[in-house]
Amino acid sequence: MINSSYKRFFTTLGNENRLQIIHLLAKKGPQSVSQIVNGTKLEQSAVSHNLKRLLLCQFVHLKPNGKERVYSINKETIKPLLTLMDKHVREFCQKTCKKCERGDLWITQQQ
Amino acid sequence: MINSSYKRFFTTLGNENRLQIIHLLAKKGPQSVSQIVNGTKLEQSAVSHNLKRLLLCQFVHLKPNGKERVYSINKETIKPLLTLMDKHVREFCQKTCKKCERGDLWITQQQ
DNA sequence: CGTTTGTATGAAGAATTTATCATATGAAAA
DNA sequence: TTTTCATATGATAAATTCTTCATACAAACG
Repeated sequence: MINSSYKRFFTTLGNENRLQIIHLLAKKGPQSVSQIVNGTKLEQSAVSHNLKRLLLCQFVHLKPNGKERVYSINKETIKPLLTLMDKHVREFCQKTCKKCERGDLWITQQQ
Repeated sequence: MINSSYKRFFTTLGNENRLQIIHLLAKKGPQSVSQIVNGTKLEQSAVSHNLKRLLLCQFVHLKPNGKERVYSINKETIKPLLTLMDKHVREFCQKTCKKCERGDLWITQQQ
């Protein structure tokens, strides 16, 4: 069933740490693992594990640079995806989500 | 953190039973709970629980009709979302996903 | 070489999520 | 107003996912 691919994609996105990583990469551009560790305050191994899942789904790209490994988001997919979610929150979830009333949505503002 | 809303949205979508329900609603239009039970072969209580989560995220709409409760997908969000995912699979996941080579993607074909 | 630095991986317990059962509610029908 | 049909809900066991620790690997440097 094709559903299982979608399941993998959505559960990969449905995790705060991975969203935090995506957020960081969206905001700061390509980052090495240790930069992500600094930027997110997550453990190094947690970062690596989560990056691996993001990479498997191709939500991030990887470019080794010496002993560093530099990750960047797959803008083509991730940007419209989060824009769509922002739109959804704005249109449908205004009663339940206080944050969106303040207008501090997630990615729409940036760049 | 706004991330927690996104977490809720994506984990809600990251479940095969809920994707199956969405798929059914997308294909057949509005359906009552028992129609969904028939269409998906899931237990009635499982269907109700999952519909509740979908409703909380406003991925489906609800319209009571007598003692029936008729659910329909929120096309404005769900359709572009799945179209985006289809596109992502097509562009980035061709090596790992055999299904997409056969072209039987999820929602793009329909209606 | 051996060491250091940066990153990945496997395993296992902890935490979260899901499925299921039993039961509750609510609307219509008898 | 009892019964029936359609659906929702709470509790809990089962399954899945996450976090963390220890360790491994790989590149650069001394």
